[in-house]
Amino acid sequence: MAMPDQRLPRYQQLHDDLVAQIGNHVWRPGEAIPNEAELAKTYEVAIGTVRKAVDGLVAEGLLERHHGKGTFVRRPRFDSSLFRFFRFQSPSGERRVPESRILQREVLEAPSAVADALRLPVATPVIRITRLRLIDQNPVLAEEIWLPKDKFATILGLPSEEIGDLLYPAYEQYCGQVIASATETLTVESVAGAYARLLRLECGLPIIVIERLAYGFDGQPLEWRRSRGPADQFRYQVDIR
Amino acid sequence: MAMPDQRLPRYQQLHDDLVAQIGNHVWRPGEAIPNEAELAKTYEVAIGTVRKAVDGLVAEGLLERHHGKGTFVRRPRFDSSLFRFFRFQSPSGERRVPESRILQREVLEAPSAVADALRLPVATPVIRITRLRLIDQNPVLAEEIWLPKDKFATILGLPSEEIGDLLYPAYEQYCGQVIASATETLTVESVAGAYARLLRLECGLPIIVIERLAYGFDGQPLEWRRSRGPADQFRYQVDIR
DNA sequence: CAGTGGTCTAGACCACCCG
DNA sequence: GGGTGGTCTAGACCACTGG
Repeated sequence: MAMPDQRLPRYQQLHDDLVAQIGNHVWRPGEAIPNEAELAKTYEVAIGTVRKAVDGLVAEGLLERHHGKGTFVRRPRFDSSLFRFFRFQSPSGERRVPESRILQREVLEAPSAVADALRLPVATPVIRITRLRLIDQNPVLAEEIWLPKDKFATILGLPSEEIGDLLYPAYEQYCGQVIASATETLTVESVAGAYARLLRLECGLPIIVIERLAYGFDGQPLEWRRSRGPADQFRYQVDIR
Repeated sequence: MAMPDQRLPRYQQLHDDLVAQIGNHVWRPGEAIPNEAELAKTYEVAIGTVRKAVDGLVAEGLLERHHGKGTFVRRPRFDSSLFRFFRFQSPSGERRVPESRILQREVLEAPSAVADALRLPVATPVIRITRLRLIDQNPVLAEEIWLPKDKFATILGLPSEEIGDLLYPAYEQYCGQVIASATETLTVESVAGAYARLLRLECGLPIIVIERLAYGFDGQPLEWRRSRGPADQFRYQVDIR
């Protein structure tokens, strides 16, 4: 473990050290970390200081406390609780995870817009994934996804069946990268060309465009994606604060 | 002040009591609350317990701590920091608060959809405000806003100039109601009829529809609004987590 | 300088979970 | 019952703010 900055408060040093250990999979998601008394002893701090550090990690969603049982590394869930973005309205109206069809995976030199977003030098190798998402065989979203190659190289060789319908669990499982937060920007455009064909829409019909920049726990951008879907069946819900 | 539930932790009782006092404007936004030692003495708890209660209020955005100065009731700001929703792109691209033109204020019996959203009995008196928002004289948003009459009656008689371009500060100043959180749902429709005229659009052009349900600190719904604007100049940004 | 919040301690006791 | 986290205390010392 790296030498922490002695000028920082001890609870902050402990916090950072625990983040690092969670990131290095010292404890796997779902496992318990040592109990508070033990942490206090090994780090030579009072138990109140341990609690303050753990409080922060719980607030950030890295840990879960369970009274009487222990403190556990949290397994992020992007489909239901965290990312409840889209409500693809099936005929009956319930929310569904769309099927995912990967069309292409390739390695490119980062175009300047992508390099800017991911905070990489221009022409750094990046992975570009194109993907079609469907509900009941009907295309609802066409996506292009950009990832830094050095962190996500293992996703390149993976069979599509291994990846499944959700990318973020795959990032976690196969690349050790956890998405913790994101920023989305929505605009409306008219569809044309390749996207009209993919989404089976007439040229000129309105589509919604969603750009997402997703970050890891350390605040580093990990993924940039742009998704397009027919505007007429679009529904997007957000909670503010 | 009401008798708090003795079964709750003392920091929680203190927390709730401070919420009530802030809600009753015992201290006005921007003012300092008593210092920690004083609170500890008057509530007969240890200073660490006071800190835990205040920690919660800071996390909820009700208070702000300033090291060496004191702890202050926070003045919510909906234009810049909290509600950074719309980026009306002026030619130069900067974000602007659109001008607000109130078209109508009337009292109605709540239609069932509105009563449901605001959790009121059907046919409860509600206020309906219609409003046009413009940038450089161009309409960017047509809004209808529904409020429970019992809480917002004072807004009815207010001159438009007193209300200004933002409603939430007016709710706070004239009705004593503070908006703390909201849920927004976005969809896309084709414009027709009255909205086409208001927004000066041809019938059939796509518009964005934003439904917002806004809540007070106690979680009670206070306002329901539906806003419509031309889709082509629409841009919406959200931070997730 | 005095007053404020920020950190940290060492320990007590309570409430929950599970064998 | 033994182990866990949750609450609470009483106080020390530090760091920032402002007159």
